[in-house]
Amino acid sequence: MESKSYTEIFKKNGIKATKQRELVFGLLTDSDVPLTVEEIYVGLMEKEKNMSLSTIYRILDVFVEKGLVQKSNITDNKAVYEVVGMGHKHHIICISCGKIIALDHCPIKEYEKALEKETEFEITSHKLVFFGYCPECKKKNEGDHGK
Amino acid sequence: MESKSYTEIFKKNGIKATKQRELVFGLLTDSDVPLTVEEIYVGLMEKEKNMSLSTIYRILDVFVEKGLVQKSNITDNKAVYEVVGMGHKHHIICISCGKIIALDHCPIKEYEKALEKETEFEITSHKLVFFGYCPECKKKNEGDHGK
DNA sequence: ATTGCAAATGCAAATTATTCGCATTTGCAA
DNA sequence: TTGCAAATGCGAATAATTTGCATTTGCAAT
Repeated sequence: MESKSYTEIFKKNGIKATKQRELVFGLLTDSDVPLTVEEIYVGLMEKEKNMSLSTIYRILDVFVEKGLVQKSNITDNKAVYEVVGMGHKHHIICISCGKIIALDHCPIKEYEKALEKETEFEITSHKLVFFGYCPECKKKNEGDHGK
Repeated sequence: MESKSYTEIFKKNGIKATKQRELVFGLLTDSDVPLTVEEIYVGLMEKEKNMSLSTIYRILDVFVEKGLVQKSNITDNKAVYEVVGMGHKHHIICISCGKIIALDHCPIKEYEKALEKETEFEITSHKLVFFGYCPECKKKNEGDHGK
């Protein structure tokens, strides 16, 4: 694993296949959790690259625009990014340790239809995030989170 | 309308009843859409007040902590705030004009239960946002948003 | 292969939302 | 009425993201 090329994907989407884009897309593809820009930045530094932060932002913007990557503003401050394999993702985030897990199942496709009728909006997408305590933090908290 | 007091609410929640809090809470209560900090700021300026932005941020933090107000980071940049009447709210936002509408119905209470079993998280809350074109913008776009 | 140019990158400075430090004011309990 | 903790105002500080511009680079056409 590691060294495959995404050149065709880029070509297909009408964008140039640059080294930086290969690296960013590769990192996102290999990750099993959504990544922040900062995580991508340090992740690629370790792989001995000196890539500009703004370049990462711009690359991600392009990926999102092309529908290759999903951007989610889950927490108040930083956005996280992940590849759109097949279909969008929802998330569950631990409010104690910050861990973010992606969920594949989407329980509201049907509701979306009903909502379109009700509101007369043309709905193009949605985001759903759950907050709570992950199994590990749940144990730690045991017996003290009443109020 | 306009000039009722929320002093009891504040007392009940163990926070002082200040003029600034009355104003912010009043504005949120009277609004039928979620407001940004900036909107609150200018909204209260017009009512001839010189309130500090940081005061508004702090007041809202307290309201959120006390469960009086719901904060939602819907768009990439600014957060919006709204009073928690009875139960939380979801949103639908127009990606053309930026209009945000609050939805009362929550279609995922049941799913949340299932998800708790599946993930072993203890889920405490969730956020759901829909994106699309509002009726007005839908008309304007008529016939041109295919690709 | 070589070349030319638009697209992409790097860097630093700018922007924007939000937070923080600290001196001053103010609600409210005694 | 008084005292003091809580709240406010102001400006400065942060932190994430964006932008301007000069330089580099992918790639299509030669």
